[in-house]
Amino acid sequence: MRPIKWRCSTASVEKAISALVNADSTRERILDTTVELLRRHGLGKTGVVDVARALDMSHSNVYKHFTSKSALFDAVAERWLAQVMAPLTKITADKKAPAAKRLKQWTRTLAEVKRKKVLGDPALFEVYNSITADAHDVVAAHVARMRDEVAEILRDGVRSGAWKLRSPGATAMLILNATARFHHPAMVGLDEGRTDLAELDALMDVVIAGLSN
Amino acid sequence: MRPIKWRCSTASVEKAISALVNADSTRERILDTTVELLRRHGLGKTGVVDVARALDMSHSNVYKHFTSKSALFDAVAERWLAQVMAPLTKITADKKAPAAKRLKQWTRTLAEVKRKKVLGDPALFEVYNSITADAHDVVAAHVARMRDEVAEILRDGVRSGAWKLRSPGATAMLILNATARFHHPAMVGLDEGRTDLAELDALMDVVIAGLSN
DNA sequence: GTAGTAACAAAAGTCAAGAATTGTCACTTG
DNA sequence: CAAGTGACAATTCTTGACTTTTGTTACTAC
Repeated sequence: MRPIKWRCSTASVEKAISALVNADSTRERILDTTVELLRRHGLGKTGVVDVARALDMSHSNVYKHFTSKSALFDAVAERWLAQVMAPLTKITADKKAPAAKRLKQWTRTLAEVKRKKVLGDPALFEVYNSITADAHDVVAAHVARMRDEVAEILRDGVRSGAWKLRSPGATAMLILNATARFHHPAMVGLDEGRTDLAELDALMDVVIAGLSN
Repeated sequence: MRPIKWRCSTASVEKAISALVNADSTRERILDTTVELLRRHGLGKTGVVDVARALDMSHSNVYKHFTSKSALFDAVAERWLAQVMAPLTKITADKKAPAAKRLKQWTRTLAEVKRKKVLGDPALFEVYNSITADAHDVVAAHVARMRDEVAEILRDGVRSGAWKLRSPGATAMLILNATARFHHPAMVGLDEGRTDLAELDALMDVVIAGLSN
């Protein structure tokens, strides 16, 4: 393999890097202020003009970084979802604990995190909900990610001999469906934190018992 | 026990009965017309004045039969729910089939009926949904009824020795929760009839297997 | 005393104007 | 060439006068 010849001066490289870094940082700054305004004034009263004004820039420039208002809000939701996933991914990665225990803990944590977010950050939850309603690809990606994590825990269980499963992916979807009542935004929003998560534990006990057959 | 003495003429009795019958029939007529208008013009564009006009009566008279607009719509939803329950109650009553099979059939039918109603009667579904959102007691009653029917099937299973359950009522709620994804109005509305009910069957297989432990 | 009505206040809905927002484009700047 | 701007059309969002609807009450008729 022949080494690539970089046809550029150090100066032009630095410039390009700084441009990229700047692009990224203003992108982040825009996202930050959007979240801030969203929290303060809610979804309805936050527009790209407001965001631009808060940052002392023309609204056209916001469109340089996000192709549309909904793209901007999608990015906010994506970030929000990343925060939701973080504690779950930790559980998925912790290969020491037995799969059944991790599976139960995973669904419980999902429900808890969603609940905390709904109660503690209602404005951002509203953003996420409006995106869910439009059936965006952000949601599809999120569901796929959740399914993959659950499937990985299931595969660990298969490897350790706890279960025999034909399709861990399909079973993962089955588990997400079975527990939707406790973590799906459309349902968490309805009974504002009234449902008892002990019911979720009981449900998972039955599902896990059923998986062992 | 001493026989009750009826202190009234046949004439006054007939009058009272006819009054009751009439009350009932105009009540029914009002409900019928409401459903009709709801179907034709949707939830937003149907008011008690419209209903009264369609029946050639003053709107005040509608208020003689229903205390408020929402009471009228509650009654519509109640009727709608009764239609949903009918095929389920049949399954609950059919004591010949084994409990596990009936349980699976029951949840499947619930999902199917809800789906059919959503697709075939979107206007009335909208009414039902708006009532669900306001967390009315109509919904609580409906959920209680569903729980009781599932609990009865579960008790049949316990009697026949298929399962041992501490609390059929709690387990019934568990099953309703687990299958909410497939029959809860808030979810059925989202993926307009796209979800595969085979997934519900698979889920119920796992739950039923889990119940046997 | 039940079915029904007419007249009324309060709340909610309608609609067209003017205002603001979304999104595009040609343009400047480092 | 990427970050940024001002001017612009198209589209949505207010706003406030006006209309309709909701719900009550005092009434008639059987």
